[in-house]
Amino acid sequence: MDRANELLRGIGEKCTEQRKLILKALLELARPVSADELYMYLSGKGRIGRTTVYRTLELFEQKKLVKRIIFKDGIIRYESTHLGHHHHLICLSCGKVFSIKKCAISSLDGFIIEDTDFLVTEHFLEFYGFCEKCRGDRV
Amino acid sequence: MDRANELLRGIGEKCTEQRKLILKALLELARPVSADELYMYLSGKGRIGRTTVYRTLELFEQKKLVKRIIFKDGIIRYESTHLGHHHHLICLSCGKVFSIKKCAISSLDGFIIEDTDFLVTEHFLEFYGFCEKCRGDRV
DNA sequence: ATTTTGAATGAAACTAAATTTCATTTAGAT
DNA sequence: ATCTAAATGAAATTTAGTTTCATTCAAAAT
Repeated sequence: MDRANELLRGIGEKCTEQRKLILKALLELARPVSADELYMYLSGKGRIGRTTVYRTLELFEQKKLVKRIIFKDGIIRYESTHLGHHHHLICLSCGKVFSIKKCAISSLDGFIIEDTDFLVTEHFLEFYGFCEKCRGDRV
Repeated sequence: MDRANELLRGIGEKCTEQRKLILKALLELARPVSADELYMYLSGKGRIGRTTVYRTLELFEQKKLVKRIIFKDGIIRYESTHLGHHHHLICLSCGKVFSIKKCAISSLDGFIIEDTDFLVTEHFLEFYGFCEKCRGDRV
């Protein structure tokens, strides 16, 4: 993977086998994944330890390659920033995570400082409910 | 506290000393608190164990007396539902949590099902940034 | 191409939040 | 006042995440 090499050089960090694996997986998966989930996913694909996964995700977050997200279950997940700003729909039944690109909230960030003197630097919006498949008769 | 007695009877649950203490504390504190934080807070005020705090908050959540919230730090917090639907401003510097009552998002819940067939039952919106005191020169 | 060196890695130990177990206590019905 | 199922709490356990430290490796220097 040369793309990974490029990206890592770009942020002034060493290009190791493990970092390439993690970067590739995050782009492949294209959804929020926990360190442990990623570790399981990668265990077959190469030599990699749990610690490295945790540490690398932390590094990637600092370097803005990934975004840290926490849903109601309290587990820390990471998602590639290449997917752009978006919000999530999390199915309470099957757990599947959907993305919505349109964000009507960004304009709020600006209003808030006028109203409250609180300077918003980022916001998180998650919707919980039931996806098409799990909806059943629910209205 | 008779109010607590009433509330607990209302949900068909036993009115124990511990449950009353927790209920009272949640109303007093009027902000999202973790089980451990609550445990510390209550330790002086009466005989109560960690386990009971955890279990009672879980019960209260099921009975809709409290709402479970998770911020970026991954710690599970609970907040009295008597405070009504609102969103949070969390200061990245001092950690203080502010509430905003106005919610422009609720109308979105309805749009989403039309767009995506996903039935939204609840949403969470948190803003991170810097409060008036911690803002300094930041724009 | 080989050497060098500081950074990266991973196994294992550790920490902290949350959960489970089980003997004891208690609320509230009888 | 007695009885019983539910609630409690101390301690053990689980789980996600972090720290430690000896070993390995990327890439800079030679």
